Amino acid sequence: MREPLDPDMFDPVCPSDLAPIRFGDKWSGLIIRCLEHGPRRFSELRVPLRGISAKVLTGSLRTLERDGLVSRTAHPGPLQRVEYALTPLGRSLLGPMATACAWAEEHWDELLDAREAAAGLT
Amino acid sequence: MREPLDPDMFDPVCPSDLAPIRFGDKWSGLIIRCLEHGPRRFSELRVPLRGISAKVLTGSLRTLERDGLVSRTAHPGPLQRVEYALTPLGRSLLGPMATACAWAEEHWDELLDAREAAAGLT
DNA sequence: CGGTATCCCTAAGGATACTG
DNA sequence: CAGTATCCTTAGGGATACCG
Repeated sequence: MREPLDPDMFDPVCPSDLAPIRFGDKWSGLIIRCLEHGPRRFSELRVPLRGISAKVLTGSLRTLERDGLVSRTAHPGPLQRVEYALTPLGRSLLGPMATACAWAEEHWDELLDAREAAAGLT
Repeated sequence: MREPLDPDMFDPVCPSDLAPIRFGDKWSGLIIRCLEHGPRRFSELRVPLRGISAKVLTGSLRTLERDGLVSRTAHPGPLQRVEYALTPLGRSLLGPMATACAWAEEHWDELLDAREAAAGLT
């Protein structure tokens, strides 16, 4: 629940990033998967999401909040601490996402082969 | 198999268009669903996909072809006739897509409520 | 009919710097 | 730490016109 996120969990490509399946914008699906095992802090999320800028992460989180998929909790105190967590609605998305990821993993090779073949025709 | 596509099949919003679930780009998911019950011609596809321009439809179809999800068949003859159909790989996507659509339909109201509540806070 | 070609516009994403 | 503010680039999508 509180063990750190694996920095390589999305390295370098992962099924949830593979076309033709995308959940929301470029990062939303990945963020949701990061929150699968419990709440995470803002800077914790930036670790596995290498390359995401603070601005974009903020934007994605705001959208997820607006859609009721993620909740934001600011813990008061001298050290600022904000935690993001899945709402029940957000958690309900995990099933369909797992289905989509399973498809991508299963057909990974076919997708890549098709692209390679298409590229070969130049 | 050959009955015409319902012009209103995606009117005005449909689960497969509802955030946070998207399959590929803006149109790919809808195109795949249009091909679910058999091959369709270029201009047939434009009917339910109101608003799509020829250029964008061409682009989307080319991408789907490149990824091995859709096949293109040009029938020779004086009257040009091109048909698009799902490949086995494309058909295998229908399952995950149905799962995603079912989620969207089921949680439609929650999504809208969340957005409305968020908008209400101004 | 089934596309190309061309031009345009906007939104998403990113880099960098700064702040309570 | 958790963001904002600012600026910039690009890709997606769209409108219109034309072609074999």
